Amino acid sequence: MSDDKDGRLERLSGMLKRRGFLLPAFEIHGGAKGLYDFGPVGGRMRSRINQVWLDHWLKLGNIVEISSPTVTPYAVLEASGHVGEFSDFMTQCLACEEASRADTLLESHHPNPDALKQSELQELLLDVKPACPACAAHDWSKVTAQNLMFNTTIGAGDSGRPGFLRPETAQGMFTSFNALYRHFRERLPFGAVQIGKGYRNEIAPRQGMIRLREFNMAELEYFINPHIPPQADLTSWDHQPMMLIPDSSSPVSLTLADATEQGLIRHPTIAQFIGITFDFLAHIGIDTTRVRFRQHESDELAHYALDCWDAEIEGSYGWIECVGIAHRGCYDLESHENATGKTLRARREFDEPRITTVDAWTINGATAGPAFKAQAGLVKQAVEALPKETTFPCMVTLNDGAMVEVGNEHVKPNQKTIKETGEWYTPHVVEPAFGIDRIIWHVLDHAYQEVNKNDEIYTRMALSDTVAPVDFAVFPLFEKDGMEVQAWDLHQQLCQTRGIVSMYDGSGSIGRRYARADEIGVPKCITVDHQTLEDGTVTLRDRDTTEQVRVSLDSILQSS
RNA sequence: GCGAGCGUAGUGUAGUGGUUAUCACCGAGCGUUGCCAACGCUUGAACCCGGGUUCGAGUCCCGGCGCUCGCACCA
Repeated sequence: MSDDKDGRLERLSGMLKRRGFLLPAFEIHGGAKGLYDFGPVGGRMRSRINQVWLDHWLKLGNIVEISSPTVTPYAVLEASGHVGEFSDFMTQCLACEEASRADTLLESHHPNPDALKQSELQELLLDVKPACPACAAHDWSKVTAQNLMFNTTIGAGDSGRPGFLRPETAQGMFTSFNALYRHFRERLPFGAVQIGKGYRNEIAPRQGMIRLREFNMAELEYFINPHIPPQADLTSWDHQPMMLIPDSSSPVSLTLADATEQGLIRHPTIAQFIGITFDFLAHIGIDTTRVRFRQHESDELAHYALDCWDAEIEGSYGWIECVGIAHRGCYDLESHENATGKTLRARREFDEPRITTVDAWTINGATAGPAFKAQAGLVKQAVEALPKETTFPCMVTLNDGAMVEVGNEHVKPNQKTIKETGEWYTPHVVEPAFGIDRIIWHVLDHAYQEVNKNDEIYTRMALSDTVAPVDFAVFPLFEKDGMEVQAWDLHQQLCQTRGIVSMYDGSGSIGRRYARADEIGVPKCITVDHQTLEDGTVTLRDRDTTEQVRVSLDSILQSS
């Protein structure tokens, strides 16, 4: 897939390492596959992209930011389905140390061992004691979950309990649902975002930043009421057709409103989030002509998803999935509710109260209780199901099949009016999940420009101002005659301005310093020269045009 | 995980089993220079790790780690 005939990708990777954007982690110890450092330049860029991402979603007005632990108890990820979907259960032969998959060993003893939980596999394994395929012994170690999630133990020794490093941030939002619900005064829709690390013990990390074992992710869980007809304002994208690849049909260029109207996008909130994702990518400098949205085929959908669209970005590795926007239905909240017995629901009020009137029979506890003893509950159920015309005494069939005679003294008329003003329901969730590292890669890839200058390759990172790691580079024309003092002073003042990063560089020729700044994408270079000492003006150079204007020091400090 | 190729300063590289490991860019210092990778001098920096063969290993052999590619895997 990677196409690097002219060596551009190699030169880009080399530059990113040399200039401190991205470096293989722990390199002095031999390195570690799938783990990267953001260096002195890349670290700043990453935090800027995170901030822009946050701002984009907070604009919706009903979004909060939370942060939950990466260390996650076993039970949480079992409830979410990740233990089943993400792990293989391993056991080790105590005689020869050969590791085997527990479910494979038990294949002839269970119709579908793959679907068993860890405890069930453990039990069955102890029960069956299958022979080791390697040495035919029958002693097996405890069953452990292994594979795509990083195992860990929470706590020490015997009191430790199993856990994982999270494979996604989403579960933290689901387990916090009740706190979020109260925070938003019990009104949907609302959402929670989280930016943080996720972990997957990939079998074979590849392609640099594309498949990592520890990665930065940014996710929104947006909770909506499925009983309200979905709507979203898509008009801001009416003049911006998107490249869409719907499930099992060919690519089309359509506005989000049209695609939703035609039913290609199955939910308007998904369409809205596709739009916001597009805007975000554009804002951080992704070339939007190289962005497309692809709908998952039905057999490709994750175990929880009803509909899913990926944002794919084209770069040096081809088209890469960088964002997934999934309609998860009520899957997650229900799963955690089932696992814990805690209620994870929202209340909706009916337009009109629903009034049910009952006019029939019920039991008279004072007499039926002593008469039917343990059966009294079943008798009550049966009697309440009888029509009003019933006359007593009569024979009544209970739910357990028994027949009892119920007398007049055991019953009394049951007349009541039940008024229900609303009901509890499980909200649905729409989740945009961003792979920040993959996005950063493509920002760098799209910004990297090689231009011919005096028959040499001149490198410039045309980074958007919003994500550039350094805002200003300040140079004294020469480090003498007081120019170095003025320049250093300006640099200091810029650094003390909120949100501004400045870099001082006084070594080498002025041209060399411009080149160094261009290579890491500094948008503006400021040069202090002799004239500065006389009239307080400096030259301000634009990275992309290389044009210079002479402006006063004060105007720079005021505008920044 | 399997197979193939590769691993030398920050980057890119040269290197018949035998010097003080080559070259360029790069970084730092000094000087020169009135604004786009300029010049001069000085200087910094490397054989992935561990075993083995050998009088002697960057070079040959084995193992590990890492990188690239293919196959497998990939909510």
